[in-house]
Amino acid sequence: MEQKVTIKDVAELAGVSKSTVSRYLNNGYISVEKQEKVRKAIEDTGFQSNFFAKRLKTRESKLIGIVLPRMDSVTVGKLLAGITRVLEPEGYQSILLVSQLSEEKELESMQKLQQQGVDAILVDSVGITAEHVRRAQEWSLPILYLGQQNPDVRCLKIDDAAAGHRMGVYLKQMGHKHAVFAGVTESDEAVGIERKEGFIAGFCEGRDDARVDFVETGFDFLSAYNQAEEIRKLAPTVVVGATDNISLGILRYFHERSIKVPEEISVVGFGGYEVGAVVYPALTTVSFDYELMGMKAASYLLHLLHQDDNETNLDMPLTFVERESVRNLLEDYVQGEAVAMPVMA
Amino acid sequence: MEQKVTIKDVAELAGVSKSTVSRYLNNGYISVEKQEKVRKAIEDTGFQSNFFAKRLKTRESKLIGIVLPRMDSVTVGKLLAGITRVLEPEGYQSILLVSQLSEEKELESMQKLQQQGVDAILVDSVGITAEHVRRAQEWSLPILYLGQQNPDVRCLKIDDAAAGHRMGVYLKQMGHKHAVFAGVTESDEAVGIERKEGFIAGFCEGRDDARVDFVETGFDFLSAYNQAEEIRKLAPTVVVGATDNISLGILRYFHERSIKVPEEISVVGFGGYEVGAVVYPALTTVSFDYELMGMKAASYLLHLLHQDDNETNLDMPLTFVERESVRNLLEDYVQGEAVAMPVMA
DNA sequence: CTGTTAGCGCATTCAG
DNA sequence: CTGAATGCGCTAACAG
Repeated sequence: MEQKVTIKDVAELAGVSKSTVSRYLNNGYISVEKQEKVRKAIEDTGFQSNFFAKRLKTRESKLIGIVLPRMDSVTVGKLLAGITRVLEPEGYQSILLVSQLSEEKELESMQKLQQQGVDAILVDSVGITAEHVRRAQEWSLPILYLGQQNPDVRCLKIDDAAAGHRMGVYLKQMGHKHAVFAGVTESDEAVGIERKEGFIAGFCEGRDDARVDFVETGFDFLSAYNQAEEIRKLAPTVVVGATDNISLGILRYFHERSIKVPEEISVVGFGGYEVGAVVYPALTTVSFDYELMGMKAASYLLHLLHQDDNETNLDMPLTFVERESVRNLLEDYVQGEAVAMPVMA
Repeated sequence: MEQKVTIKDVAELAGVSKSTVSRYLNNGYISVEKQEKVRKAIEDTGFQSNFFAKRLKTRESKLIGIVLPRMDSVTVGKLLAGITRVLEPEGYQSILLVSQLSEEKELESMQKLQQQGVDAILVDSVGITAEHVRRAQEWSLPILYLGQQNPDVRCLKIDDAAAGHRMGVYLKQMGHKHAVFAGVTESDEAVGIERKEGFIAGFCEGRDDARVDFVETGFDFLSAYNQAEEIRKLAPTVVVGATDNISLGILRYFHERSIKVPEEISVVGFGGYEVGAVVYPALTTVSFDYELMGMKAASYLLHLLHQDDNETNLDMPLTFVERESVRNLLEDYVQGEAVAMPVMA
């Protein structure tokens, strides 16, 4: 509705041709005098170039499409923060679509974005299907997947197996022999399978007396809380939540039953959310840097856009965060109840 | 790069004119036979209409610009979820920009979006300045502000004063007389001033023996945690965190010092984050439904877009969530230490 | 109901 | 260095 002043108006006011104005706008050659005239005309008219007309010509939108599984999670927030942080300075903006954890909606969203003329697509995928692969090839625009792994498409992912392994080894070193892995559906390859398998490998390797039971929960506190009873019945020395949220729900359950953590049972998680540090006992966890992941993803996309597909460093570092929720079974003493160690820093 | 097949190609293949194809695409009149021909031609060519060309004509982008103060917060996630939930079914998509809590960047972002041709702008503002007002008037596109209040622009906001008041009254009823309000900078009008003033009003009204001290913190756990020492020195019977995060940080501090909540001191917050239910004691709080807020904001915007500026119901309901972190000073008994009441539901 | 004719606003040849 | 001319792909009158 607004957009009345066009390049033509500016040209007339400045007493030059439209092309001259266009050149002024696009770093073309233009004499100093006219340069000034045009500058002033633009200022006077309050001219703003029409986005669509420009894009129609240049075939470049400076728009990156992002498909997210859900919005209401800290993880996703961090990720977006990272992405934005590198995209924005480059003049790119993001269009956001939410797949609601559905593969179908995910594909649909990608379709929409592609149709919309975005320059590239970033998908925090819930699962890479054959169709995903097909599209990635068919469409000529760069597509980058996060969260899941697949050899046939470009992807960037936390090493869930390594994270699980690391935790497994740690708990083994702390003398634990019987763990319950409170995990999510196996349809989530990364979290549901790799993380778990990695854990089992780390926890069991090199010994025969280790045991890992599995209990399935959802991704949220509540569903974990509701499964806690079943977990407790298995009487492990440690509960491994596939995500920090799961562990938090379990911690709450134990608290309500006055079961002391870590004295009676240990609990660990994955994710490294800040809240893990404020609950008590503070949660020992493997921390992922989602913001960094977002930044790397965005950088990679930028590279692809500039044609240089040389692999940048795509390693996603993991940090082991040892806090208060694990008991060392190999030491004689039992940690004091209300641990007074500040862990907020 | 891709986009080779245009409406023209389809027209040729179907043996009709471009306009006919265009009509087919836009619900114009077209005979059944040609309809079928065109349908097939589109399918064969895999035609997709060019977004930019279309927008250039129609002057409608179906894009809503959203400016957010930050991304890494649960609040914002919920809000976005709500917005998306109503925008998406209507065929609108969102472009996201982050202001990083800076007024300047906020204005800048709005400018970019407007230039980009979005149909409307939604701003979760950090503070509405004169410049904001000016632009809202100058640009003809609908702009809706969230989070802050201003008589001269359209806005949608939680009633922070009411929320604060509600909490104040509750604590008064529980027999508390000395509170410390752990709040944020007053440059945040809504949270820094209204919420606090509302609280003070509710807490003090109708009596002379009430006292409220103020301690300033940031928005995050850690800065609250770091101020906790100072708060404790004031020796109140209850600490009122301006947000749940603040309260969580304080709760952690008390835990580390083995100060029993709520037996020795009570703690409350605002926001109603889920984590408030998993910590112990579970946090008593005034809950805001950010997702609902997002939905209302989006609906309102849609109304504006369709010209009917009749006020829809813009009340943002508050919910008082009474959990475990407040001691009733008027009753004789002291609540048991490890409360076994399930509060997760 | 359908084809023809015009632009939307801009970038980009191509001659000057 | 600059202006005139051309068309990106699509929609919207306009006459059939």
